[in-house]
Amino acid sequence: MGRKVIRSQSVTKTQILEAAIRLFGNRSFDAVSVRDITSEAKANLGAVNYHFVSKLNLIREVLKTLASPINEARLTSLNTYEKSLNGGRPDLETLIRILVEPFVRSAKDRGGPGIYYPRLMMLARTLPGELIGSYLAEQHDAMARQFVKAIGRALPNLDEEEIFWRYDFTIGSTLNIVGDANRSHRLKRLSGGQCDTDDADRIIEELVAFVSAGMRGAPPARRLMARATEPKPAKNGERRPANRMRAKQAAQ
Amino acid sequence: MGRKVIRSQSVTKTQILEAAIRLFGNRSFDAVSVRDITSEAKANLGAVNYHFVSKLNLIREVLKTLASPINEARLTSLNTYEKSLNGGRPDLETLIRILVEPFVRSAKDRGGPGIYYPRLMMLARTLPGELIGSYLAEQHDAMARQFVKAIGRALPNLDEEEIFWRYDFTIGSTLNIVGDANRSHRLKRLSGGQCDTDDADRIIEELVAFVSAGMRGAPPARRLMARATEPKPAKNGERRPANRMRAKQAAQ
DNA sequence: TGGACATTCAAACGTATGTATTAATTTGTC
DNA sequence: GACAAATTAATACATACGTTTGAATGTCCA
Repeated sequence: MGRKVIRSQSVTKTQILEAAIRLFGNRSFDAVSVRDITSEAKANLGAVNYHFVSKLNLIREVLKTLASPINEARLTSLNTYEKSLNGGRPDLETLIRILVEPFVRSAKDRGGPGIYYPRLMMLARTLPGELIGSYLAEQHDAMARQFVKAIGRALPNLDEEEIFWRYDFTIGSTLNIVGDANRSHRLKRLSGGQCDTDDADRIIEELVAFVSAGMRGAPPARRLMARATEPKPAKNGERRPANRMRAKQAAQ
Repeated sequence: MGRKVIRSQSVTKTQILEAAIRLFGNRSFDAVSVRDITSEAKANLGAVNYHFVSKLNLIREVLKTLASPINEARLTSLNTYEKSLNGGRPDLETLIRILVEPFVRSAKDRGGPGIYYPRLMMLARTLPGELIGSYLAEQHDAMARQFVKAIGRALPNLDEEEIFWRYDFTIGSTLNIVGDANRSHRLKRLSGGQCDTDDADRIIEELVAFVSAGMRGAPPARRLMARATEPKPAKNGERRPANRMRAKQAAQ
């Protein structure tokens, strides 16, 4: 045991971190007080400020702790897959699965802290200010861009902008279903129990099928000319695009 | 002036409501105090409790105020479209557009209060407790089920459960893009400015294209047998409930 | 005008919050 | 065991919060 000079993190510190994840995840950042946390962690009030300087900083630490392993899992998985291709064209479904699976799995891993991640991520996205910090944004952006590039290789007929849009839709779908599935179970209720939102495998399969098909869809017909000339649709004049060229699947 | 007996709502009351929408929308529920609101509304502290009983109740009122017109717009638009079909099969793209457009439009309507709706809806979804209240849930559920039914008529090969999943993905994509597009502009930054998230028409077109294609995709190959026999890949022996159908009340 | 009601207002209450302070205690190293 | 550093503990502080109160003011109709 080489923990002579280099001390492993204080027990209290990790207990506080875990308690914070649990409590923040079940309520929200504002709804949980430092006292709640130290009480849950069986630590003294003041331990938070001692180990984490401030509550805000603790929040950042919590987010970092949860986000890192998922993004790393995604990236290593993507890298090994791409290496295995030897320059061949990647399979879209596989890419989507790699993107989606670590997140859904960890969110459904009972006992693990990952179950709190979707909710906390949504909170962090929604809350004001630069709470999430540039660190997380950069880390996520790097991963996102790598996936966009890979998807672009799987769908060479789509330009990059299109893929960025659809990547965002993918994240939205995933975040929404997983964030719901761990808490309010809106979809389960809405569907009268038809959709089993506790089944992680099922969620993944549904996501992969939907997103892959969406990604392969024909891009929208651009009406740049039209929009350039028309001054702006007055009031409610919702103008509908002529429905040209629908879903001629680009069958890669 | 017919406002003899039936008084229009107090000016203060509507000013408070509007100020609350503005402030909540820019920060969050917890981050905005009653004092902030009354100060912004140029009203006396105490006016909130007088007109709205409590802050929580004001929040509920805010959500109701924002949600109702959008859901109504969706429903009336859907109804007139379906009537115009005379029993014919509806067009999927049109349905998706009807579902998505009122939301995106109102969220991009500068000057209107709708620009605060996506953020507040996400907040309400994320925050703990039954903040949103059963009223909103029921209202939304009714609308959602009507769309699911209509989409089912457009895609007769998909069973209802599948459509429920994909409806949820649709809402997730929409919420995510619109919630982002009004604030943090993650996608615009991520894409290096390629995606113009201020262009409401563009957002709608991209959404319609992606979601329609996703909806039309083949449902995932169910591997029920496989999953039933394999015990579970070790690690955490989380047992999954056998997929017994608990169609308590069929959505009707 | 008068009186009844609705609304506004200033002030206060009680509580909960994050953090700072200071002392006590534990821990690691010689 | 002694000394210094790290950690824990108890308490205090200042502030911000939602709500309540009771009086003052405004509004409406007989």
